[in-house]
Amino acid sequence: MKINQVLKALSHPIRREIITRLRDGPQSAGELASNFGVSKPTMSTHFAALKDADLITAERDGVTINYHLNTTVAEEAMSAVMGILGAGEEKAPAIKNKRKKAAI
Amino acid sequence: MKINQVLKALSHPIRREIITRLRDGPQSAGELASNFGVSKPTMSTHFAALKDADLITAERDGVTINYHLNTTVAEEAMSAVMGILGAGEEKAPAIKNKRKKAAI
DNA sequence: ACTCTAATTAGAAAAATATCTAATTAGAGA
DNA sequence: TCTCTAATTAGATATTTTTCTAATTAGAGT
Repeated sequence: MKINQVLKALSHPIRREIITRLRDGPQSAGELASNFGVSKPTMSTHFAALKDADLITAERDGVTINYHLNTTVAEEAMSAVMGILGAGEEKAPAIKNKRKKAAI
Repeated sequence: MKINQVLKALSHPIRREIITRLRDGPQSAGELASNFGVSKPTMSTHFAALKDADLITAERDGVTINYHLNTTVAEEAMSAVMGILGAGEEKAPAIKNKRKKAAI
């Protein structure tokens, strides 16, 4: 899984909403685009970023292109984020002799 | 929780590793910096991004500054990411009459 | 073959990000 | 107070990202 591309993809609110919408099933580029106040070419670059991260796949049906969420990669991404942020893990036992002082 | 700042913070590999390291307990700016091949000022900007996202807190002890992981925000961030990517959720029942075609 | 629609690619501009060196701040200790 | 150390802020530059309009591609239908 391309953790770098995946987390870059997740760093933009429009791309996050695209993912959320695709959880309910595939949608065309045009349908997706209609929800956001940006141009279609801008949406295309967001789709490209999500494809680059393998978070979505594209499938052409005649003249329209339908995007699908790649649930496998979505789940891998969740695991990876838990691995980074620490899935309910415990701090190592404290080592003494470190004076604590005021916050900044 | 500042989802935008949090996910921006997670989008850089150095910042991700800072978080991972702080899971084992607080560390000073200098200790953290020694693990990466970038300058100290660059590390300061990464610390600032993490502080802005409330993922870490700073505490001064004399001349050194110790950074702590904010586990509360880290856990909120995990929940948020699961909410976006879909924590084991199911697709809505399929609607028919959508022809499927070749991938692109 | 023409034309219409859906979407992308091309090219450009503005904004944000990442990085560096130099300068500054802040505390500790002689 | 001077000086040393740890770290940040200032200022500059290069790169990347986001966004736009205009042009192109691709398929469907007439």
